[in-house]
Amino acid sequence: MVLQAQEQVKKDKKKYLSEKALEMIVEKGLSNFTMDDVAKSCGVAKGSLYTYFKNKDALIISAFGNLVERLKKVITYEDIKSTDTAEEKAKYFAKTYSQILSDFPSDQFMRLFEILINSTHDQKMMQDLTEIFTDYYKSLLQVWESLFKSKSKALLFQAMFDGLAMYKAVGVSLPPEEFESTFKEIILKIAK
Amino acid sequence: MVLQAQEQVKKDKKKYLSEKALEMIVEKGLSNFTMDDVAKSCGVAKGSLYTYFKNKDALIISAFGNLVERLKKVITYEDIKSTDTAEEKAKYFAKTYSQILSDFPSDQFMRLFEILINSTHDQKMMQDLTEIFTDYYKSLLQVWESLFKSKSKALLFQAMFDGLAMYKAVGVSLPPEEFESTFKEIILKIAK
Amino acid sequence: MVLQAQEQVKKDKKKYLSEKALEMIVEKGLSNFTMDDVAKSCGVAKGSLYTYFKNKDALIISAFGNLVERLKKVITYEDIKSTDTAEEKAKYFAKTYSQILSDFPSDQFMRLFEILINSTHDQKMMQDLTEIFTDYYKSLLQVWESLFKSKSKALLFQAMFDGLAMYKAVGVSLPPEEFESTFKEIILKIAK
Amino acid sequence: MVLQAQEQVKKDKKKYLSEKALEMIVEKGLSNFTMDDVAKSCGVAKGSLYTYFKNKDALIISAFGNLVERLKKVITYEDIKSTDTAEEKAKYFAKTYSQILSDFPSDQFMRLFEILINSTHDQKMMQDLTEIFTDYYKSLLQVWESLFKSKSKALLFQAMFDGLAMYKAVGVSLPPEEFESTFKEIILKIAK
DNA sequence: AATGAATGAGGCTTCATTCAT
DNA sequence: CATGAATGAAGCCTCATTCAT
Repeated sequence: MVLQAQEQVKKDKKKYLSEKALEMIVEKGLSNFTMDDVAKSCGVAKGSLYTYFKNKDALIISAFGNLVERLKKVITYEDIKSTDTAEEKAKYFAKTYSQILSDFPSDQFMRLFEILINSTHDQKMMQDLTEIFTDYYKSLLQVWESLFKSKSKALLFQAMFDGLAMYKAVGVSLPPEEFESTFKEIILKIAK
Repeated sequence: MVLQAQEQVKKDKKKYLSEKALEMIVEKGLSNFTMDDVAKSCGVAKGSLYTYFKNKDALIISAFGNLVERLKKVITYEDIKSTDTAEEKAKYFAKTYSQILSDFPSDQFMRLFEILINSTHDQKMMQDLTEIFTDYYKSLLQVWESLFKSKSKALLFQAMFDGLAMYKAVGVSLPPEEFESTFKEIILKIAK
Repeated sequence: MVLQAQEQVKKDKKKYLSEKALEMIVEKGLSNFTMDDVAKSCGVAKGSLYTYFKNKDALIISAFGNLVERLKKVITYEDIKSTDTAEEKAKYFAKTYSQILSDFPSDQFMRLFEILINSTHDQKMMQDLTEIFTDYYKSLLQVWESLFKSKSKALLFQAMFDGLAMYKAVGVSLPPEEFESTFKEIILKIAK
Repeated sequence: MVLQAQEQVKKDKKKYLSEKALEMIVEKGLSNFTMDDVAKSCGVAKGSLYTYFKNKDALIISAFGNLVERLKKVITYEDIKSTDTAEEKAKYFAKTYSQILSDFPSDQFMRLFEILINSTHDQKMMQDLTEIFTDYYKSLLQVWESLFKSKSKALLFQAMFDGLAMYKAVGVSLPPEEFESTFKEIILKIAK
């Protein structure tokens, strides 16, 4: 019992450190943040980070794991399953994605892409990340698929959203209402 | 005459070095390639790089400048202007983009995004890059716009393509024919 | 208690490193000594120096701060204040300065000038150094002033000594007794 | 004849390069100026400098040789030899040195000391410089000696002046008139 | 003689990781 | 477990000097 409680404490601290690490990554960029940065922002000694994470990569993975976890919660399609007409579905999609685009910190999206891109040349890293992202994308695509009855279209539309998220991260974006109405119009035309 | 010839030689060498640098960036990643790498792959001394580029950033900028230049040549929409029906336009778009997706090294696309993302926290760099990319995207979007008569749609479709390019870079892609037909279908439906 | 002890240890080590740095500066010259030199002579890794000093300049400043501190201790005029006649004062001055000239490593004096000269074109450095030297010279000049009742004369005599110190550093010097008697004679004639 | 003319041309150019080099040294400091700086300011290629000077040190030596040459011309004691009374001599000394202190660029004085100090740890350099300076100081000291009938006093007074010149270089100086009158007063008292 | 591109040794600094306390 | 000083590999950049043209 005591052990379990202690384990929980350790888990919580690990999460706390991961979140602070993500903050630093978002602020300074994936290849510019240092273990020192994280330690300082956490109020712990640098060495302590190594008690919780094998190395810097493990910390990064953990940080992005948390981010994806949070994204999963933000994008819940449970509602859509009950809706009926394509019109309603399209409306829901447009609204939800528009909201994400507006509300979710675009730098965090950006860092998602950054880590994906960066890990291209590191097999071990790529593997760990794939595990994290696979679930996430599988569920996302399933929902699109339920609307379009086509895997290709599902992929294309999710790509459209991700592309836009990236644009926003580098400073190019549409006004939310314009995005919402245009996105809905396009979805609806294709879904029919 | 002689002077002009020598200047040309210098220009050519600069381009050669930029291209080799891009190779290294693509291979190792933007923040993992070193000046040593580039020097070695070019068969010159490290110091020589500094004869041609003020510093590492300047080399990077130059490398990406060349890449975008190459991309501009690949994506020429001169043909499309003469085409007439939406059907033909859509076909042309789908075919061209599909070809790009198949032929153009996807890691290079990826590194385009990488540098954009990475420069987010470096004002000077961001400025230089913006100059490079602005032209490129302006012309791209104009063509889409000529088809859709809508800036928003133009942006969304280019985002779709870029998103897909990124997916491909991290290992997720559609078969070319499937992409081509689906992309064409979607374009056509929206263009009408 | 423990914390204080540790802080003291760190302070001591910083001082130790500064002193070794000064040794290297004196031996090799201000612009020829390297961080490597210092690290090696201290028996620590090069990186460790950066735990104690922000950069090379900070180390240099610290080294000279220590030197001036030591000089301050060597040149204490407390005795002179109690002496009475000009004759006695002159005698004391001549004796003390002669001793300094004989005993104090002349290369160290020289390096004092070297750093002053060298920092002429570095505002930040000049500022830091001014802080260090101001106190030192103020107190020196005050004592001369108490003898001559003239700021100009005080400055001229201190300049005479510094000039001589520099001469010695480049290998030109008078026999101590000759300096002492001549210096005393001159001081006395002017003080009257 | 032609050869002699050519030799003269070469000599002139060497002098020109030396002077430009001195300018750069004064501006940037002995250890911060580069061969590139000199070449650019001379309007020649870097490699050309090596046609005239074996290496950087030789250029420096030459630059300071010229400086001392110029100083020799500025400080001519020919007049003093004819003056008679100590009063007149003192007046002349004070006036001349005051003028030098006011007119002669203090940065150039400073660099004289800089090079002397800097060469302390380079035997070859020290030797070359000694040759240059020996003559200069010998003549200076002779004049002082003619006034004081004492080598020690001669040295002390020249040291006083050099010390002051250095002070001025680092920003500490007396108003010219004050220096002149005080210096004269002191000289006179000692000369009697 | 003049050029200036090329060289490469060498300097400063950063930072992930370790380890004694 | 926590700490943070110590490490040392590795990176960027400078610049005196050389040499083919």
